[in-house]
Amino acid sequence: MNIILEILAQLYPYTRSELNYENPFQLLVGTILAAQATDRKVNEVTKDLFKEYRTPQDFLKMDLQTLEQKIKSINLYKTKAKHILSTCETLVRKYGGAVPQNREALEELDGVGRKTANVVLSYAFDIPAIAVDTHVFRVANRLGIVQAKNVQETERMMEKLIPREWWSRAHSSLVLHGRRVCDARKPKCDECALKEHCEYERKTEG
DNA sequence: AACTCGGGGCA
DNA sequence: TGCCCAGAGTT
Repeated sequence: MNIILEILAQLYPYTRSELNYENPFQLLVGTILAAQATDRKVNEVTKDLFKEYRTPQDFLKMDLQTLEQKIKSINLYKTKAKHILSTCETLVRKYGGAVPQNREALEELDGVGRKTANVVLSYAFDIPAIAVDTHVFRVANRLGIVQAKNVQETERMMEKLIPREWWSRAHSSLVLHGRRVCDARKPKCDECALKEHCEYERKTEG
C-alpha cells in the first residue's frame, strides 16, 4: 500500500495546488473549470487569469461575457462562466468572500458537486476527503488498493485505507497515472512503474 | 437513473 | 472524423 503511494509520489511529484493556484478560491475556480476538461488547458487559461483576479470580489468586476471570453477555449465555458460568477456572489454574500470548509456548504455552490467539493477540502484545507473520479476508481481497483464495485464504495474504502497526509497527493497521482499510463482502453503495463505491485498486471500478463 | 451540455485532444 | 474527457444540473 504505502510502497505504491511512494512510487506514485515520485512519478508525479506535484499536486494541483502547486500549479497556478495561490489560494483556496482559485483552487475552487480551477476545479470547476477542470470538469470534463484537461489539466493542460485549464492551466493555460488560468495562468494569466489568476494573476489579475485573486478573489471573488475581483471576479465580480467582470460581466458574464468578459469571463466567457477569457475561458472560451475550455469546454462548457458558458455554463462554467455562469456558475463561477454565481458562486462568487454566494461566497461574498454568505461567507465574506472566503471559501467554506465543509462539504455541505461547498456543494450548495453553483458548479460544485461531490468531486469538486472533495478536491477543495483535501487540497486546500487538508480535510479528509478523497475525490474518486473515473481514473481513481479504475486505477485503485486495478492496483488492488481497493476492491469496490462503484465510485461511492471506493471513496469509503480509500478514506479508511490511505494515510491522511497522502490524501490530496494520492488523488492527483492516481488521476495522472490513470491518464498517462493506466488508461481505460489500452493500459501501458509494459512501461508501468507499478507493474510489480499491480494485481491487474498479474491477471493480464501473458 | 438517464439525459444534456460542448470545445478540445487524440487515434 | 469519431470518440472520449480532472462533472454537474435538470428532469
